[in-house]
Amino acid sequence: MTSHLLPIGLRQEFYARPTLTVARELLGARLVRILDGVRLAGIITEAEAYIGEEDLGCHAHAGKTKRNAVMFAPPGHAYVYFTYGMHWMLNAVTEAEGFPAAVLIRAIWPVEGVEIITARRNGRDTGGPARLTQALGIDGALNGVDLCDPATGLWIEAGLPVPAESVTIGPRVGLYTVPEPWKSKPWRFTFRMEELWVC
DNA sequence: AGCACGATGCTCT
DNA sequence: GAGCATCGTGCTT
Repeated sequence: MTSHLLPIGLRQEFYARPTLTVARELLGARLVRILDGVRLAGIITEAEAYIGEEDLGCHAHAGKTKRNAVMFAPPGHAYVYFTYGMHWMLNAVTEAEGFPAAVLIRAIWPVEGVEIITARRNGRDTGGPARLTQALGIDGALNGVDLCDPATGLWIEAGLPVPAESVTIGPRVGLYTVPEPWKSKPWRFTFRMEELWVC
């Protein structure tokens, strides 16, 4: 297969929209990672929106810092940060440049390079924001890369259509000390691959 | 199947 | 020095 026939990664315009829209539409999309020259991919099954300095659950709530600077970058860039002393988290930056917002990719269903992914995970699940980055070899070296440039080895492609009735919407995970109303904003989107297949 | 807890290091006050 | 947008283990029901 020649390269011009390969699926094209989602363009910057996809990300340059309201974060809730992007988060919802990333469900079913295909997260692609070229690792050691091998293509690995998974369908995104869970995503959360973090929206601006007003959102007290968002890293940008106290303004721009060294860590969150990429959230202020143009849409379509990867914000990858380190937490809990051992975990990397992958976000896709959204909205206009200068407005800090992003979608946290929280789970994937492996569809390409499944054997490699399974081996990298030691046979364990790939659902979970730190699990998928470990599965796909995503770490701080990818912070700030352009998801619309295939040369980075990390991008998102169009994938499966996920009907509205399959989507579950609820509060974001892990915001234990974040005050209301931000703690309970229904900005988490999920669906189950198993349910999609039954139809 | 669910809950408690320890691991482990970076970021910002 | 406190607090993490978490995970895996081990123990209890």
